[in-house]
Amino acid sequence: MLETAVISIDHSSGVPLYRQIVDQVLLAVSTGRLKPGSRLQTVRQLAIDAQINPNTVSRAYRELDIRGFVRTRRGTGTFIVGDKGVARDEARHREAVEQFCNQVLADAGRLGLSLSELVASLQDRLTERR
Amino acid sequence: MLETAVISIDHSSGVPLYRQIVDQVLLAVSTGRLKPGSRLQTVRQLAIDAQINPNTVSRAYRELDIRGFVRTRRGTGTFIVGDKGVARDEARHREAVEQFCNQVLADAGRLGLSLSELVASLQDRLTERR
Amino acid sequence: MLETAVISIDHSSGVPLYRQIVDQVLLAVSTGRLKPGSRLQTVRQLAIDAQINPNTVSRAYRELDIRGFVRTRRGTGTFIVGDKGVARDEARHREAVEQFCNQVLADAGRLGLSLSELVASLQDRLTERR
Amino acid sequence: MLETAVISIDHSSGVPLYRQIVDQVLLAVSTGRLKPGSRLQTVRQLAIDAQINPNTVSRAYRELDIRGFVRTRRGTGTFIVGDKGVARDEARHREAVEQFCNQVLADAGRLGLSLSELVASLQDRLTERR
DNA sequence: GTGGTCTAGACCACA
DNA sequence: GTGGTCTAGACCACG
Repeated sequence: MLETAVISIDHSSGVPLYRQIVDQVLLAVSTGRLKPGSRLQTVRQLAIDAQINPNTVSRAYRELDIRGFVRTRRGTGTFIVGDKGVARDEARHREAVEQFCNQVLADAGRLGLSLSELVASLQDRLTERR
Repeated sequence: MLETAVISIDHSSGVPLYRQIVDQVLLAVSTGRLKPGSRLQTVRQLAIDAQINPNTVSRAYRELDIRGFVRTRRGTGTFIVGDKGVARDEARHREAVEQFCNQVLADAGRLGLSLSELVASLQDRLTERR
Repeated sequence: MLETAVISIDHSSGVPLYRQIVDQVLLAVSTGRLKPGSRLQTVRQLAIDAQINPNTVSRAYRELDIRGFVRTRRGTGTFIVGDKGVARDEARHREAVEQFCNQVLADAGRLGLSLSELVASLQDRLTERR
Repeated sequence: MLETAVISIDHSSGVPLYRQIVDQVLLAVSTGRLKPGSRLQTVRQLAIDAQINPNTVSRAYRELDIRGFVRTRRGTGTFIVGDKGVARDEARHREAVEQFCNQVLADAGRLGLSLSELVASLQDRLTERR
């Protein structure tokens, strides 16, 4: 599998920071990358890593807590909850992949790439990054 | 080449609408899809097509104007400017493709896809869309 | 030196409000009245002072941001950027004064004033304002 | 008296073109520069001189006609009307000069000029232009 | 017909 | 508290 940090913030994308955090945690849960019981980065640590204000991280975690995906225990940390989203895992994931692929194809089209050119470029990038 | 409209808006991505327009115009310029002198859609038409408020389109065009990529003539329309980025076309495009590929790989990683799985999914989507 | 507020809006001049703001900020920068790092009035405060809509102020600040003269930080404020125009300060200022004088002479000509009449009138105004 | 063209358009000032024309004609009338019976430039000629669309000139002349300052005779030209504004000439002119001086003092203040510096600069410009 | 300016006001994101 | 985004709609300027 392709390796990436669990949460990485893109400051220039225009997507609200807290939303990037929420989305990426949900994604990591749905793909099994974060399993029930897993501990999230602390608010402060993520704030430092991502160069953002701790309040923003905190708000994202709170939203995840309210929606029931994580549970925050004061003095201990924030943990993935077990019972949520396990059943709909498969469907969700498939849907996420579909949507992602649509987006990729649209963007590639704008860049003037055919599918084979896209694949070639991706392989190049992958080689470079190693 | 993969076919897409020059500008298409995703209302659910979290990326500001005006920013999507700006980015896509810049992309179209860098790939030569919009050439110097090309006329952009009128403010009102794009607003209708994209289901957004004309002010929002206007704001995007204004930013492009300030940044020097287009020139707006009242009563006439908005046009791609000639001298910007023409020389660096090739380099720009390569850079845009690289950045795009990095983004795709990162996102695919978060979705738990290997490169071959990604490619398979993309082909599926392409077939579906036909 | 003659005293004036950094930004003052003339509602009856026909010059777009946001443009008056942009021009006056640029002027204040070029004359060193606003120095790198200086904070502009908040959007809301200037809107109140100038009796205009906050959106209009915001639009002016955004243009200055795009053009690179200020940097806006959400939740913090809008600040003059350091690297722009610092070196060419002297030349810029001289140029601004020249252009301004040309304008004054042209307008005075249309008003049928000779230079000495103009100077006399200016002195009168200055006395009145005290 | 300082010499200037009767009507000169500033494309970069942001002031509506038709308004610049109207204002300058009114000014020329109030200062006696355009006397009753004087013929204005033709629509086409002014359009060419000022690099603007004839429609715009036409609209300005029409406004002046409606307000009673000029009379347009098809096939002949546009002429200053006699009876208007003769009486209020003096008061109007004084008011215009006052407002102009206030504007000049405010702008000079922003440029960091004292009155004597301003006068010196104006004299410099005048010498240059000769 | 084209785009431009401004307002009013709702709601969001970040420090 | 700061600024940002978007909408709705009125009215203007220019070709």
